[in-house]
Amino acid sequence: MITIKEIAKQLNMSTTTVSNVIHGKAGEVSPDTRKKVEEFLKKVDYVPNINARNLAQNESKIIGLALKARADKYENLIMDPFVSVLIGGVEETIRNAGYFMMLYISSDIGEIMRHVSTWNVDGLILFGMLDDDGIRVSEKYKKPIVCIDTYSIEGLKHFTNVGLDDEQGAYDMASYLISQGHRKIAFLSDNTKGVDLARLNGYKKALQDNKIKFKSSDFLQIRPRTEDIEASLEEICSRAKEFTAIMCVSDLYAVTLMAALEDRGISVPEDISIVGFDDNMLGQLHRPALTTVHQDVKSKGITSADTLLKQLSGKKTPNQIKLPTHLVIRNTVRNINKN
Amino acid sequence: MITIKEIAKQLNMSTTTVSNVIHGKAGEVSPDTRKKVEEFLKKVDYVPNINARNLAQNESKIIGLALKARADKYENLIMDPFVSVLIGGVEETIRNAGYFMMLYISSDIGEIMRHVSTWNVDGLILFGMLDDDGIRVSEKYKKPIVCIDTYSIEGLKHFTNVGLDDEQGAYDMASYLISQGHRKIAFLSDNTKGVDLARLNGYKKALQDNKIKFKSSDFLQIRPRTEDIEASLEEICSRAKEFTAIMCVSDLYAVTLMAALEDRGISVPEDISIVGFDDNMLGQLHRPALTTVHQDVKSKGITSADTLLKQLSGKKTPNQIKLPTHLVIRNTVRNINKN
DNA sequence: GGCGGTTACTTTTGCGCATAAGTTGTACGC
DNA sequence: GCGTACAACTTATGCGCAAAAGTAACCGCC
Repeated sequence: MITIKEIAKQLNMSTTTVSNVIHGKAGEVSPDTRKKVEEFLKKVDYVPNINARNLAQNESKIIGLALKARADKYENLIMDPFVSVLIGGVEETIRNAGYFMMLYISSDIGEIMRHVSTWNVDGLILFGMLDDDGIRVSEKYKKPIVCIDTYSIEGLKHFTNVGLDDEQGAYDMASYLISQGHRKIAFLSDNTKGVDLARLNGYKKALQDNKIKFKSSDFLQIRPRTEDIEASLEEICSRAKEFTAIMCVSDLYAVTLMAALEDRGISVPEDISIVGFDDNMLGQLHRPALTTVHQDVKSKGITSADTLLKQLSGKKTPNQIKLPTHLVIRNTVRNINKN
Repeated sequence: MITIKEIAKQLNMSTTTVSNVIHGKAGEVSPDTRKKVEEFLKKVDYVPNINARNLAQNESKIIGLALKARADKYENLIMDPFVSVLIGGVEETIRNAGYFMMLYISSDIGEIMRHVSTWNVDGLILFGMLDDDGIRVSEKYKKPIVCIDTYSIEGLKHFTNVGLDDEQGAYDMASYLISQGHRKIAFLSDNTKGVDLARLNGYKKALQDNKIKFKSSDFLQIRPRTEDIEASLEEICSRAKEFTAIMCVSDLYAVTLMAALEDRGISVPEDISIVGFDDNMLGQLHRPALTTVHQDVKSKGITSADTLLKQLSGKKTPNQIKLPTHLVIRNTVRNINKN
């Protein structure tokens, strides 16, 4: 690895001159010298030592992407196919802007923060953080942060959240189910916080607007831990006949549920209609193909990265960015109007 | 961010003493002093500035994970659910060893190498690289490299490849199909290089060992680009009746194919048997559940990282590490013996 | 013809850390 | 009571870079 010093020596000039050429400072170096240096740089294939540069400039050109991984297989965010698409969107965007991405996967927010401090990361994108975590992070960390799909941060100043209009998406889906004649619609999820809550609210609102009463028994809770999943699915399937449709909080759950139903001889959409949310490969490749709410995961990644980049260049960004969704009607919903 | 210098000043001692405590150099600092420093460090929540440390030590504690992303949706490696699992395995392992992971996703190997040089990355894990790329990389890069699923590197010295015993896995699967009475077995893939070639060879070997002749028309080529995929699938489905079984090079293709077959009224496994390779969520959640060859992707990630770590500590590692596979018999193969 | 301004440089400093080299003080052996 | 050994420090140096401060030459101008 050749250094500026060595180049300066070989070219018989000072390191500052070389450095100035590298940084394109016009007017501070004569065209002749510039050309000479540039050619030499190319010849020796010079690459700067980032550690030295960062040390001198007190910046890092690193953006941290922290994924909060949970302990268990089904709970583990990283399992979902869409995570890698999201990562890809972020990486591409920041790389094009001259930044690098450091990836942390951890369930320990404290550990993540230590890394962040050590590396003097310029900014952070947080994904999969639960409510309190995001807030705790903010207290220690004075640099730009963008959260993805974190609802709890409204009102906090130096945050921007990039998410979906989950409530609207769920509202649209529930309305669609109702338009197809469904009245007994369950909502399946594993919790009632954040994104899940927003989707639940959208669903409830659609019921209400159509004068359908929501009962707490309409909420089906799936327990995604490996040791619980089977019992949980059994329980849900045994209650399937109470409903004409189940609205799942994600495609992953929708497809998991459909497999469980099929294993018990319950046909989709003949016996029951199932819908998801996300529109990922799982639902696209399932037969019957899953009716779901589409979100563009890659642009979610890109938007998050763009937003962070904006903050890094000193611009203000809104507290909430809600990306649109749209319905994708495929084949897991039966029209029961003519019954 | 508090520095060693500042700590030393406040504690009224030299930076070297503080540094020695941080590095746990026993015998060079008295227990009293040590304790005093340690308490202070904890109190102020000291984190070292990695740029300064790396600059002083000429190392980076960074491991690069480079994914070669291809241009198109279906071709894009990052789409496959198992990629994020692999990333997770690598990240966890190196983090536990005190390293950090820098992720590059790029189709431009030159760009990746520039990053690698700039950051003075200690080691590299390459995934999804085609044959030549890996070799080109090696010429420029003198540090430890671990390739994942790259077959072309045999014989090259400072490489280790971590992969599967693909040939054996495919051999086992083809043998199983034959044991179920199948004689007209197609092999579906998008290329005949690297991993795909090894799997193809295993399949051919099993045919040969069972005195079944392989014809070149038994190789079904899927063209995964968005603009080709439909036509490609149509073509393959139209030839389905020529075979009793199709062995797909991946679960992704197997599930994609099954969806296409179903759309054309061809039932699996009644009309044709389909098997995959990888054992990911796609096949697990499909109904009928996919018979496939299992690979443990997470341990592939862990093994790759472990191997690199070994190299970093100066140990020799073998040129090839082949992880075992095993058959997972589910419901997409029909036993046609009693016909 | 001395002075401000500009161009094209060079010298110097310091970022935060690790470490080689140097400095005390003290215990111990003979 | 003198040399040696060692423990427990401190001082000084340099990693590669950016940038502030310094220098020297030249040009124009009243």
